Amino acid sequence: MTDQNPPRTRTAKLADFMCFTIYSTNLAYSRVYKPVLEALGLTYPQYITIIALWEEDNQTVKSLSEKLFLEPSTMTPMLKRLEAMGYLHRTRDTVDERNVRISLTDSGRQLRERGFGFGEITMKASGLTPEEFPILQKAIANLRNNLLKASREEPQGAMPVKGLVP
Amino acid sequence: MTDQNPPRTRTAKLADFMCFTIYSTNLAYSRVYKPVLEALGLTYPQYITIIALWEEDNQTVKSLSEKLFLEPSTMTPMLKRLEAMGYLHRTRDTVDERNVRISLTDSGRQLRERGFGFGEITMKASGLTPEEFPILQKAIANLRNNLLKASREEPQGAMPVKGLVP
DNA sequence: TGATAATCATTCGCGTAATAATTAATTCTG
DNA sequence: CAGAATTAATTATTACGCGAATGATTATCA
Repeated sequence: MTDQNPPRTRTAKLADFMCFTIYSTNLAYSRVYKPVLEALGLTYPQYITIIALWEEDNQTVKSLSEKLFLEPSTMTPMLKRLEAMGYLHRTRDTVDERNVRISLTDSGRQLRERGFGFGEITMKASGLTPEEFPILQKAIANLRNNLLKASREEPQGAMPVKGLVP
Repeated sequence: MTDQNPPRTRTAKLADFMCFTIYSTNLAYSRVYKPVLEALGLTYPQYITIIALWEEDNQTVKSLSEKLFLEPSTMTPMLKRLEAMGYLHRTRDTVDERNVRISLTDSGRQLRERGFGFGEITMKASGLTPEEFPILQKAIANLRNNLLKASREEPQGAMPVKGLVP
């Protein structure tokens, strides 16, 4: 048929993909946080789990998984490790025994005084001013919420026109 | 323990952490991309590896790992899987036999016509206008580069004053 | 030249992170 | 009130992602 043969070497470049920008920024954060987390003996998901429990203690696995955007099957092994470290308790809810309630131990609460506040480091490492920091954060959070909404609305998504190059 | 209901818990909230905003946005992207990647039979890191090879074929493992911000120890198993799928070749460099060169097969190049251009989906799912999209992307890339520089400059970083809350 | 240093890729161990399947408890419905 | 449907957590499996250690090759210099 029509000999297309598009000579446009318009290959989408890696740097143009927003997903890759987010992905690589996430990797960058994990490297910045690593030395501090290592000193605490925590991994990053463990760290945010503790923070979520400071905000609200005695949550269910389900509730935690929704706030952290993680699957319950991802949470369970992690929570067991945190329990083994002595930072939290896992107990069945007496009212509804399907639920497992997660509550911090004294040791878990004390983590707060042991160098958890490294907002200073992050701020400095980001190279952003205190003014632009929250603006950027809001914009990214907005992007995230749009993506989540889209992923829920079109689980199978209308198939894209093939051959399209962004 | 006394009843909860803390009126003035000045705990740093999860939503205030930029690292968590990035982390959760990354998870959101993986959910948006999942149906398409699933149809291609690729994972996300495999996907960006293919894209990087379109941009420049016949790269070394080292070169790829630097562009993708991944360690060689992460690349090797992934590249082996892509080779097993028939999308690329791994061959020792004849000049410098320390290097392994990665080159796409015809099958790997053909992936480009099989729905790889879903910039349309991403754009729509992001809920951003074509004007603000590149602005936000540049800002995040800038943040990433600052973080990477910081992580290289202070591998052990001066210990923060303990007790500081961001 | 011959020992030593540096570079590159690989392997291994640990901890996520996802889906699918399983088990247990609760709620809905006829 | 019994069986079905629903919900919550766990288990199993696959694939990252990193640091440390290993092995092979190349570069450097005494």
